[in-house]
Amino acid sequence: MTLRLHNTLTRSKELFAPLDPNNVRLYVCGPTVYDFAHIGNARPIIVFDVLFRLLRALYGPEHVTYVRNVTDVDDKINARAAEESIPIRELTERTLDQFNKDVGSLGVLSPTFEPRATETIPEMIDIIERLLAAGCAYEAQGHVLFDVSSMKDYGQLSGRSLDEMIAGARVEVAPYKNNPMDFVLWKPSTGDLPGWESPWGRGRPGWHIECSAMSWKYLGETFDIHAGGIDLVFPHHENELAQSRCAFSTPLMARVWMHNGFLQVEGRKMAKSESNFITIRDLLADWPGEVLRFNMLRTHYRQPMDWTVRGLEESLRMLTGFYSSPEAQAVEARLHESVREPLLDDLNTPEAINQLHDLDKQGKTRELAQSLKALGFAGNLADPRRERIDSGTIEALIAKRHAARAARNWQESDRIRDELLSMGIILKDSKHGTSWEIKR
RNA sequence: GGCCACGUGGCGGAGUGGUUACGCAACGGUCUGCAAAACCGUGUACCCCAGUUCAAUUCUGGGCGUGGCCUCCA
Repeated sequence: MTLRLHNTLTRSKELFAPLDPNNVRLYVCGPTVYDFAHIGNARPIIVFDVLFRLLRALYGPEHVTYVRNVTDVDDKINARAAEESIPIRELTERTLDQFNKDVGSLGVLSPTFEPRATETIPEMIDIIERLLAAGCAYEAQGHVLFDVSSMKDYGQLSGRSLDEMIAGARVEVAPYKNNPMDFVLWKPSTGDLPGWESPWGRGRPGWHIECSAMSWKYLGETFDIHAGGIDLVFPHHENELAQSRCAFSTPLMARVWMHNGFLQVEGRKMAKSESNFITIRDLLADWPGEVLRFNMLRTHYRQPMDWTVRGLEESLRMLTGFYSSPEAQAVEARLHESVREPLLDDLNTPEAINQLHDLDKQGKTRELAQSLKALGFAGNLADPRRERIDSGTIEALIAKRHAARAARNWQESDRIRDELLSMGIILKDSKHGTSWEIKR
């Protein structure tokens, strides 16, 4: 029973050994709350929820601490609030509320802690002061900047040297930077921008310092796993790591860094300017949350993934098949060994799903149901579109067809079935009666 | 331009130096008044080129394609 995880730091699969088996610590970069979360945002949330569940199964639920932060101070938030002419707080509260509802529908457990950046400002200031004292940061024109030249192995996570970064840089360098790769820890806030008093005047934190502060507060100077989307490797995680290591003089921030691959939609990159930008909320209007979750787990988390309607249809069929057994509503969650084993190999969820098929084929319906539950599938495949449809007229037509069939009037019976089909309703006859579903 | 991933049958997708993955779809059959559902049965794929090897989808090199980061975007 050994867990192996792919570590971005070493670019290889490693045996996982927690620093403290009585407190296994996991940190995942959470949402910046300014807009509805899109389906790409859901990937790390779902994938690392599976990791959270697996760790709980291995070490005991009370021995795992999972922190997923909320970034509620950010220039995009400021811009959006100004656009909508509403207070920043109102925007962040509203968006966070939406996010939690969406994610809950995806079968995701609540993290142990969900800290907000705005509630962790004192810790950020503390870290910045340590960095200044250690000679790893400097003040310039009201800003505090991290000095990358003070760290001999800066770039270890993204695997590039400072020279490479500077050579590849395409952005104009801010005039107050000593080195083009130096990044902001603290910046001044003027006028109505959100700001906090600090030794460097009224200001607000840079992006990266937030996660260093929140992980430190809840997980300590060094912890087990830090995870997020692959796009965060550079600069976000690289800089977080630099801040935390230099502030606390530790060789590591997190022992294992995990990154999920990118998601495309219908073969193209998702973009607001394209028609393929989909939010979790949009999808939940048409599909059961469990189908979205299942669909996400059919691709290995490090693999690039293409999110398609066709894939969702397949996922729905598979889940429907799994739930067709009478024991579908298992009492307790319990990962069958055959399902757990691939998960122990760097969260191989596609293989775990294959093992579910295998349990199904072998008629081990109880083990199947228990494993599904342990993976976060509760057994609710109710079609959300049903709530938006007039079931009264449908039921009436079904009753009419029933009468026609009783009279062996097949012509009328089939006419009614076709009429329903043209309305997008598919009928299923069985000895127990007729049920219906909405065509996909 | 610099750095880094990925490329398997109609679709999704695991895995492996030599043996049928699996699932979904499709097709045939059973069932059904006819359908749908369900059940039974059927499928030999690994981007291209070169190399290593008795043997490569699996290792090495090159190419092509798609994508990520370098622009506070998961």
